[in-house]
Amino acid sequence: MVHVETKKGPWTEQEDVQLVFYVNLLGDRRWDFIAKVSGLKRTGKSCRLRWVNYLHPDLKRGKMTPHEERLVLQLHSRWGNRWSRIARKLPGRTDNEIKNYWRTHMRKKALAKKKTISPFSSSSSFSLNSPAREFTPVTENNRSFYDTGGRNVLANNIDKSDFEVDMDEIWKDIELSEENCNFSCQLMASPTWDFCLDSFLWPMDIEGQSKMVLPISDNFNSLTFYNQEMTG
DNA sequence: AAGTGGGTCAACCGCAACTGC
DNA sequence: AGCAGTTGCGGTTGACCCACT
Repeated sequence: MVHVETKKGPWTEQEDVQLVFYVNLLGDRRWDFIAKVSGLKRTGKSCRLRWVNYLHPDLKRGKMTPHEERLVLQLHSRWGNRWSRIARKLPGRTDNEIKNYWRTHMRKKALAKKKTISPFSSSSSFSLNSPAREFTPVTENNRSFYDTGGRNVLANNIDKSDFEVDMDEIWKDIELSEENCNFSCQLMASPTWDFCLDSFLWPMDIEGQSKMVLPISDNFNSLTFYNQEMTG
């Protein structure tokens, strides 16, 4: 067993480019393989985290809208610290983001609110016995951006409790709010949104500051085997 | 100007669950 | 069925920034 020293700490722009390249090439599933093949001295785990929390093109960045805040508050009351589950209900938000947000903003608000009135009074639109309803925001691949595979693939399919909550009103709220904030959301897009596999170019040539050279890993030959394996 | 405290965010860790052999 | 490898999740930490004193 050859021990490869793994790098930790903040990701560099170069590493991000590398990761985006290999994820576009291999898909966002086989993280360990991506970590090895890319030549990044990162663990698969670290690669996945970086992709899910920062590089994924469907990520919405910027401040939470009031509707998202409300949704987090309500879902947290319902599910507790099930951040990934909550994240699946908020298009473009990650569990990490929501978790961080909760710690700072929402916990305060929740406590304040608790003092006045419970968010789940008898008139709440939530119901344990509401009819199941498909709600999960999906990408063009018909799966949440948040779902990069693994055990969650199965969990997403069978976890019917995800849909136990009748959230029509909340969802309408989100749709309304997103209509209103569409423009600003686009402006807040992730730095990798414009990365294009066709050109392998980053839109950063402004001021000539970034001639990104993608280092092709020594392990790149492994891709040959991988592609053969995938294409049969 | 320096110190301090709170907010924000990215990243790591440990554990549990899943998958494939 | 059992095991090893991989992936996902939730908790936690630490760096950075900014406002305030």
